[in-house]
Amino acid sequence: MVKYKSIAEQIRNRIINKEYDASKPLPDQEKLAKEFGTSRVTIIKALNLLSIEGLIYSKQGSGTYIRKNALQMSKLDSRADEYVGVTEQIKGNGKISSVIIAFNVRFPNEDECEKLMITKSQPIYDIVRFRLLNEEPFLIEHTIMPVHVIPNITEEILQKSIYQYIKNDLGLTMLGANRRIRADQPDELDQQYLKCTERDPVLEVIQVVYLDNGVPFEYSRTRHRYDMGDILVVDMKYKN
Amino acid sequence: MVKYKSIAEQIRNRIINKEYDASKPLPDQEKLAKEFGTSRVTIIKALNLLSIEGLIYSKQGSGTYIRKNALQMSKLDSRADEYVGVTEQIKGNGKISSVIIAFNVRFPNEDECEKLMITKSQPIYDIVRFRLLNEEPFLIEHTIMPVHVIPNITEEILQKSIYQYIKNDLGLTMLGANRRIRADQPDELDQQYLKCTERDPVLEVIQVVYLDNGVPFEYSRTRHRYDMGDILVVDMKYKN
DNA sequence: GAGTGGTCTAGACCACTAG
DNA sequence: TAGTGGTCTAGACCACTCC
Repeated sequence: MVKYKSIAEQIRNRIINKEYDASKPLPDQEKLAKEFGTSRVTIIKALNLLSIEGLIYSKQGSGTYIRKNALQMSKLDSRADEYVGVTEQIKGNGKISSVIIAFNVRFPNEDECEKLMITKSQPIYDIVRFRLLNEEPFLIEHTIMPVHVIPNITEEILQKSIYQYIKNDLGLTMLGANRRIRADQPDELDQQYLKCTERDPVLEVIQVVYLDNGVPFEYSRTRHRYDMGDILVVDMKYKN
Repeated sequence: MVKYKSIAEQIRNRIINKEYDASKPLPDQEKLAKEFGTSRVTIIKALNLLSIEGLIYSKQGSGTYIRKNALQMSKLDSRADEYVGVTEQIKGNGKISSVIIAFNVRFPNEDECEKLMITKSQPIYDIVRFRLLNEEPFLIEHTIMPVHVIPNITEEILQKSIYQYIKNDLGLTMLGANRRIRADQPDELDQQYLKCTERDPVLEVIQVVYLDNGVPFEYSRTRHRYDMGDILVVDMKYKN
């Protein structure tokens, strides 16, 4: 663990445990540097992390302050696996299970080539999964992934989590994603699996997900029941 | 303009103008530091900015590379005013006009106090606007804002942009927002103004927007016609 | 092993806030 | 004017990649 991350973690814990008076600024950077036996630059990097998380904010010439709803915000992280930051209660209780509707390999069309930055001759997986949350219909997910980027996908992996396979078995890490969110009328597949009527909207998320080396590995379209959780987006600027 | 931002800008321009060979890494940090007559740390800060923008990525021990779809990505910014990153074509052509449906001042309820971090005795604006894009029904926006944070709002301001007033006239800057996105069935107001039928879903965004001093100033609920643009979310990790 | 990015230091000066 | 965060330097060592 690098130093600045470890320091950030310690300060984060102090804030969460209310060891700092939230009505006053944190100790200044100089003092923190002395306390942690490090240089000011390292403290700045640590504070930066917390500032990105939305836990604190700095005001030049004044000090570094704890954001009032720091605790609320610190929960709002969204990983791609559960990118739908399904509301907290769901996150806590929920068990997700998957039914594989389709699992094929084929060549990509032009749009897919462009989105995944591959050529027409590079095969892709074409996966459709129906997912349930606590046995209730939750979403339908259409996913394509280049075979050469994410090799050896099996049905067993699809039953669980593709992301865990990518992370734990392939040792790859994700950089992030580009998402496009919209509402739509339900199509036949939606009505069949999500058990919704013609009047029940679906929430659609189309995303391209990238590895940390900049290679896109997933292009997917996910359709949610409108009453099963919403999407949380935290969008904070950062300082450098 | 600080040095590292200026350097980032220059490198960004070179990338966009294809002055660097995208198939090879950028010059290493040492070389860039020498070229720009600065230290390596400053170059790192500049590259960091570009990395956050998604234009480049670094691989330890290897080099700094241009992301292949760099140009695409660099367009995907989302300001809060137009937080609905209405798809590009709309962004380009669109003219937004507003009709004020309601504009009142009242005391907040408990939920509103909590979201805006104010007390029950601090009055708020309560605004409902119907907004059109190129004369077509686009969205309905319910907004509340604390009067003491954003004083002197007038109907004239509401006709244009609240955000421009906040930025230009009040001299305040936004830090960001917390958004919650979902699909919903249309209610009566939606059907009346957005001209949608019972089967046309709406896309709802509930957001709390913050100033850069950490004070929330807006709590709003916006309901969109489902066929008028979607929401773009770029969610990239950054280093440090 | 050579080259490159990641982290860290100690110290300096500047920009801004607030009393 | 004193105190605080923001930027910057020059140099060091480490971690990792790739040959």
